[in-house]
Amino acid sequence: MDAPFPSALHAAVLDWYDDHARDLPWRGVEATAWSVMVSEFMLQQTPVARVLPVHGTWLERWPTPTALAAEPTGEAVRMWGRLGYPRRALRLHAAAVAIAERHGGEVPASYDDLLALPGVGDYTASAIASFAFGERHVVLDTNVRRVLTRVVSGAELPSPAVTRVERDVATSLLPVDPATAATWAVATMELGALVCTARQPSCDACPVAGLCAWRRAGFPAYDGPPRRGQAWAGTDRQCRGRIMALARETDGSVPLGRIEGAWPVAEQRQRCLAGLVADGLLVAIGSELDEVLAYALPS
DNA sequence: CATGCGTGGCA
DNA sequence: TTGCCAAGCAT
Repeated sequence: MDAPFPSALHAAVLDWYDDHARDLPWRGVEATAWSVMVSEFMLQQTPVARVLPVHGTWLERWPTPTALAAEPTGEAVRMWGRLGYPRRALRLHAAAVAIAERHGGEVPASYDDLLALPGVGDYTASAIASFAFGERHVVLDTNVRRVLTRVVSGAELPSPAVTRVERDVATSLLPVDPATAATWAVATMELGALVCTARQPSCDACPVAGLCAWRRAGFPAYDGPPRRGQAWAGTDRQCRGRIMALARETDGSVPLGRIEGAWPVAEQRQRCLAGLVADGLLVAIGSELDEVLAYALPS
């Protein structure tokens, strides 16, 4: 039967998006699939405001996957700058190589081909197929999850991991027409990013406030399992970040002494350096006696 | 399935 | 100030 809830929800969200969508460089008719793909990698856990400038310089330098694939991985890591999680730069480079080798230099359109690329999981594959190619896919990112949890389920925040029920709900709400489904996906994401935010949602400006189960229930507070925080001070993550910052800002290799100055705790420093080398983010520069003297971005 | 993985802005 | 959070992925 033609339940009023979904269609009213669709109309409200799509109309809202029509009026309020941000004009982002990876949206719109002039954006290439590669531009969309680069944006999706950069936006994994990194806010739009910080992605914008790097995305621009990245595409200027590497307008195609083939252009990136021809460069050393270290150049990608350096250009990644301070977006964080630099392994994403490595994976984007590896994905570009795979696209050059397996797909004739063209970003593949199918979910399965995309999913097979390094650094591409369910979300990113769905997003690229949907936004760059207008295909019909459930796009379940943190924004969409939050919006649907509130509007449909009546809870403040989604569970730590995607549940079967959650995916079923998202699937049932996906418009049948591919183009509409793609717009629905980006529109629900945008609503979560701009209005239905995690901490202080702007329910007054929300186009679906009248349909929202969470609002109707009186905004009950989150009561699920404790959400995982991220320790920082003194962690390997901070240590690795500091070493990588040195490597990025240094032309050539970083002498061991400078790394020791940047992180005095010897055991942890060694562990992190070994990890960075194992990840492919750094290479060790040795003497003829096989003694490590410096570290550098891979060239 | 839980964990590790950067970085910075904001309340 | 100190958490919390931001278009996840790989293992």
